[in-house]
Amino acid sequence: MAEMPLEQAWPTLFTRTEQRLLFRANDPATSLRSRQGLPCSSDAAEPVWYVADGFLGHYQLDRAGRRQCVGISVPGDFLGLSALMLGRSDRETEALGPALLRPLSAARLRTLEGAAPETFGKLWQVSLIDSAISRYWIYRIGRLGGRARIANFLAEMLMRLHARGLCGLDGVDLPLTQTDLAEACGMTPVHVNRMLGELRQDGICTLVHGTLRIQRLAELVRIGQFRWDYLHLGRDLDGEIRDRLRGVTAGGPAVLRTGLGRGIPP
Amino acid sequence: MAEMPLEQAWPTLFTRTEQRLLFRANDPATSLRSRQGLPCSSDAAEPVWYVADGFLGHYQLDRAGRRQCVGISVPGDFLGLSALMLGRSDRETEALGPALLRPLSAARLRTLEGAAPETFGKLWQVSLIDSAISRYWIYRIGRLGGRARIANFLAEMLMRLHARGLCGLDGVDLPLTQTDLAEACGMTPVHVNRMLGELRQDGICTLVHGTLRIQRLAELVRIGQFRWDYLHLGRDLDGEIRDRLRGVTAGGPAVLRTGLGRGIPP
DNA sequence: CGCGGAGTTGAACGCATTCAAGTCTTGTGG
DNA sequence: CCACAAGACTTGAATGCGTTCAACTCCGCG
Repeated sequence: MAEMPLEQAWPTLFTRTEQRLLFRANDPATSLRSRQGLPCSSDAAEPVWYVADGFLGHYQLDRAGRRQCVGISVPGDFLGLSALMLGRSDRETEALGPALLRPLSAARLRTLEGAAPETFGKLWQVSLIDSAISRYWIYRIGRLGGRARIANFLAEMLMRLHARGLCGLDGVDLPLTQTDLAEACGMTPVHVNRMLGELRQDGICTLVHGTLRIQRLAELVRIGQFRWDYLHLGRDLDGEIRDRLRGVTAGGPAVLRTGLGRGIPP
Repeated sequence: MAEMPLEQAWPTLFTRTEQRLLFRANDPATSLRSRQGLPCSSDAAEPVWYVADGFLGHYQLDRAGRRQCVGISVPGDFLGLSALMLGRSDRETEALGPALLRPLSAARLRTLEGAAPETFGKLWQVSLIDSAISRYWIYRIGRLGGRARIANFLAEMLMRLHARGLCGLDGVDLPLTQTDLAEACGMTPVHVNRMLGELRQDGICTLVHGTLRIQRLAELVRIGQFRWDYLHLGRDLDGEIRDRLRGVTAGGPAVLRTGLGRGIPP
């Protein structure tokens, strides 16, 4: 199982010194099997987890047992920062496939607050990017129709993984089932299937056997009305993507409208 | 225009000393007219804003000019923390009615990082609660049908404002138009109108002239499948609400299901 | 061999959107 | 004071997108 080093995940954010501050060499990594939840820590303080490999989904359940995925962690992400600072973990988490997590002791992190405040602040930055992603999910689910929603979601996954050096812009290993997509996009698995079929027939992208292959990235971004600025990728990656998509940047809207109009994006 | 003091908004979080750390006495408050956006600061660093009074909406636009509200700030909230830490403001903001904002100088806050790290950490906590609210919005929009979505949203507003001491649990001044509700819930204004009509006819609540009046709070919470734990209200408020709703706490689901089933909540 | 999960497709239903035409209130200017 | 415009709210009818139900294939695995 390949492991994502901190300096690859956050090339411009954390220093090597900080890596040593955050991780304790002898803390054992935790392996999760597919569909396994986070291990409950026996002691009071749950650790923060660094996703060394694999994907994890964060869920919120309704009374009928349907669940909504409210976030997906990819290699290089941190999770549990909310539990660290607020003292209560507020979401169900489950591995979407085999995953490898490295614990960051909560007690140790707390000492950083006074001892290395700038490192502490960087973790805040990380959680703020998560927050920006959450708000973008609201936009995706609230405003976009089925096809655009899937396209937008796939574009986000592609770029987040690209930013971690896990793929180029032509495709990526994306070990999510269509049901996972459905739970993340607020749709039924059946409809996800149909939308993926349309994207495939339009020659835009294919998602088979956990492999996403992009044929026409510009089209994917266009019909998904995708903007990647919320991901805070940094100048280099922003430039690379913009070069790849010259002229496709979804320009600002002309005039505000009131309707929902999910059926527009031809 | 009434003003929300910091110690009323966050009774257990910030101390009086910290209030003096955060605010500078001679920083002038900024008044916003209804539908006015945030003032662009002339100098490089945008301040963080404390909402002393009024409501503000945060928006994300699509290419067609429709917009999705991705968050609402109420009196006592902070906004712009993301811009402070990430160096870029990532969302459009607009006052939903007359509003009063107090600036917190970015430069001044930055000095707190090293000088008063625990205060800095409390601002992180504040932003993490915002983040939890964002994730809950994903759930609301992704899983709930029209009536439940409106009920759930109104319940959130009621409890957030109740937590700030702005109302009891029987109603509240909620100066939002039906179009505001629509943009926040990912629905059309027309459908919001119909759902509000249903809630009114069922004797659950009414929203007229910017005044929300709750007749049957338990029903509102039940059909909205609302859980308030994500708001991190604290023990006292949690207890008060639980007393008010004895037995209605939406118990955990029995078994997971795959469909979307937005039409269930009888 | 049979089972279960993932993916696929068809058909019917229904919730939410869209379009349209109203009412009511508010603010503005003649 | 009234006329008028603009915005918020309301209601009806038609359309359609997405759900639901169902059946089936494919594949990995015990």
